[in-house]
Amino acid sequence: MNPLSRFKKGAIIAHIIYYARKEPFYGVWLKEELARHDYKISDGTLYPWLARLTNSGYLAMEEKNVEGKIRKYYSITDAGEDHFHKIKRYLEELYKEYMEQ
Amino acid sequence: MNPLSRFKKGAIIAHIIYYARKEPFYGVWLKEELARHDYKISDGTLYPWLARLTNSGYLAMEEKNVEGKIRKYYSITDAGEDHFHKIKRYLEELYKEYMEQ
DNA sequence: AGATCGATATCGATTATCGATATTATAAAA
DNA sequence: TTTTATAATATCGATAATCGATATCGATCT
Repeated sequence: MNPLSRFKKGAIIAHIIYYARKEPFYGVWLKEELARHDYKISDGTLYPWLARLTNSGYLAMEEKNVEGKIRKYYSITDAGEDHFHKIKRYLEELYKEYMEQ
Repeated sequence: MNPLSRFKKGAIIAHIIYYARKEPFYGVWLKEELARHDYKISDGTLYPWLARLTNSGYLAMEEKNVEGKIRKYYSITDAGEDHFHKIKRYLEELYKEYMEQ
C-alpha cells in the first residue's frame, strides 16, 4: 500500500456519488464501471456502502424488474447532489494546491 | 462517514508525500499542519505510515538534535518525488473528470 | 420440479485505524 | 545529582473497515 493507491481507495467511494449523478445504476454495473477505471472494490465493501448512502439519504433506491430480474437501481437525491458539490469543491482546492507545486 | 470524509482520509496520506517535497518535517509538525487543514489523523496511523514510507524508500529519515531534543526529520527521496508526480497526474485526471460534470 | 443465471446480501478472516498510554531523551529545577 | 517537566516517537488493545468467498433470492428454461 502506497499513498497513491490509498488515495484511490478514497476516490472510489466518492465515485459512487459521481456516477449516481450521471444516471441510475445497479450494483454490478457500478462494480464493472469502477473496474474499467482500474478501481477495484469488493462486494463486501460496495454493498454496505450502497446501503449506507441510501440510509443517509444521499442515494434513493428503486427496485426494477429488468427482463425478469430484480435490480436495485440507485439514483442521486438532493442531499446527494449537494454532497457531490462539496466533493467537487474539495477536489478543486486539492487540485490547485497540488498544481502550485 | 460519508464519501467526502472518506475521500479526505485518502488525501491525508498523499499529503505526507506532498509536504515532504516542500521541506523536511518531523511527526508532530506534520500532524499539526494537517490539523490546520482540517485533516485529523491519530498517532497510531501517522507513525506507522512514516515508517512504512521510509521503509518503502519514498521518504528518507534523519535524526536531528534540535535544542536538545531529538527529532526525526523526513524528507523526500527520488522515488518519493516520482510517486508525487503519479499522485499529481492522477489528481489531474480526477479533476478533469469531475469538472465535466 | 430441478438447474441455471444474474444480481444482491452476508459472514469470517484479515487488515487498518483510533486514541490512550508508554517510552525515550534532554534540560531545567530543586 | 536526583527529580520534574517537556517534546517527540513508538506501542498496544479495542474498534471498524475491507476483502473475497459463499449464500441467497427470484425468474426463466428444459
